[in-house]
Amino acid sequence: MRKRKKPSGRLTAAARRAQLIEVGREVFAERGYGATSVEEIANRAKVSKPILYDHFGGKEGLYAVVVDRELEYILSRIAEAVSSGSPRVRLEQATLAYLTYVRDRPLGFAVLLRDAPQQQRSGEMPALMYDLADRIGDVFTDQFQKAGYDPGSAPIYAHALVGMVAFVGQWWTESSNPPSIDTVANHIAALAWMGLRHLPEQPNFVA
Amino acid sequence: MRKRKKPSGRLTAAARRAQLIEVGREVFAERGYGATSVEEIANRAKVSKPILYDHFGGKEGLYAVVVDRELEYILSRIAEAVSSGSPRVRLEQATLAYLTYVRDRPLGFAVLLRDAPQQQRSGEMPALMYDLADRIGDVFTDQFQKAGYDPGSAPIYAHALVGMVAFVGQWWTESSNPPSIDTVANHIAALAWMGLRHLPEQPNFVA
DNA sequence: ACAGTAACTTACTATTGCGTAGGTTACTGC
DNA sequence: GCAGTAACCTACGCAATAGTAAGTTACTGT
Repeated sequence: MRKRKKPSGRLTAAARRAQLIEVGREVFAERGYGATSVEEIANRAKVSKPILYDHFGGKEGLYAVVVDRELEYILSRIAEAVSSGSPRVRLEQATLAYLTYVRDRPLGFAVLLRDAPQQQRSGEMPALMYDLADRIGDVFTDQFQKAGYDPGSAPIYAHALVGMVAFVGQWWTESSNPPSIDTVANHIAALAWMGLRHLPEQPNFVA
Repeated sequence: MRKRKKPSGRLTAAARRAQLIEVGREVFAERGYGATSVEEIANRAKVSKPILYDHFGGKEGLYAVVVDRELEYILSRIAEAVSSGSPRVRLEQATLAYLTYVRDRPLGFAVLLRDAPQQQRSGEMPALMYDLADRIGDVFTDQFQKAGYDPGSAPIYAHALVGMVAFVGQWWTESSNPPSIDTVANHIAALAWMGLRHLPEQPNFVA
C-alpha cells in the first residue's frame, strides 16, 4: 500500500481535507469570513469548489472546523500552563503560552480576532476571543472563590487579561523589529501582576 | 426662512447627510462593513440608494466618515482626560473616559471593534482599535521618556491598556445585569495600577 | 404663476459568489 | 485488462448587492 509520492495532484480524502483546513485558515485570516470566497480557497488548494462542499458542506462548515481547532488548541495550551505553580508563576506561564500560540500560529490567531459569520444579538461584535475570555473567566471564578476574592468580578479580570494579551500579540506580530517573546511576556506579566505603579525601569530583565 | 416642521419627508442636504451618518453607524455596528448593504442603510433612512451615493460617493465613503468621527471623538475624550493630575489619576481618568465612551456610544464602539473594509498587509487583522492604540502609544512614549522609563516599551503598554479596556467594555455592554460604570472603571484601574498582586478583596470600594 | 434648482425615485446593468447537477479521470483489487 | 470506486471537474442556476442613468417631485425666490 505505497501511498507516498503520488505523481498526479490527486490526494486521499483525509489529506485533501487537512489541506483545505490549512488553506482555509490562511484565507480566513487574510480576508475575514465575509470577504473570503470559496473560490479563492479552492483555487489556492488547486481544486474546484465542489470538493470543498463534499468535505465540509459549505463555507460555514469549513469555517466552523477551522475556528474550533484553534479554540481547542489555545485553550488546551493555556489550561496546561496554569495547572501548577504559584499564582504569579501561573500568570506568567499562561501569558507565555498565549504569546507562544500567537507566534507559532499567527494565522489562527488572526482568524480568532476577526468577525464571526453572523451576529446573534443585534448591535454587538466579534465573538471568538470573547468566547475564549468567557471560558477563561470560568477558570478564574473558581480560583477567585478559593482565594477569597469576589467571584463576581472574575469575568472582568478574565476579559481584561485576554484583551490585553490579544492586543499586544497583534501589535507584536505586526511590529517591524519586534522584541523577543520573553521580553513581551515579561512586560505583560509585570503589568498584570505588579501594575503600572511598579513598572521596571529597564525592560531587559528576562526571567 | 422657516425650516422647521417640514410636512413631507424631504430634508436639507446637511440634515440628510447627518442622518445617513447616524444610520450608517447603526448598521455597520450591527453587521460589520462587509455584511452591510447600502440598500439596508437607505431603507432605514427612508430614502433610495442614489442619495447615499450623492452624499458619500459610495459605501466606503460613508464608512470612512463614520469611523473617522468615532476615532476623533474618543481620542479627544482621552486626551482631555490625561491632561492633568498624578499618573495614577490620569490613568483612572483615561479609563473612565474610555468606558464612558463605550457606554454613551455603544454603536460607535462596535464599529471600531469590527473589521475594516480591506486589509492592507497580508495575513493581518482588524485595524481600527489598533490605530487607536498606536496613537495612544505616541502619548505614552512621551510620558515614558519624561518619567525615565524605556520609551521602546511604551507601545506594549499602550496596546495592553487599550485591549484590556476594549475587551472589558465589550463584555460590559453585552453583560446581562452589568455592574456600574464606576465599579468597572475601578476594577480596571486597580488592575492596571496595582496589578493582580494587590487585588481588592471586595469590589465595592467605589472611589 | 412659474422658472430654476435641490431633493429624491424608479429601474436598470454588471458583478460577484454560494451552492449543485451531472459527467470525467485516475487509481485499486482481482 | 477491466470492473468498481474514489477523487475530481466543467458548467451552470440563482440570489445579493454595488453602482448608475434618466426622469420626477417639491420647494424657492421673484
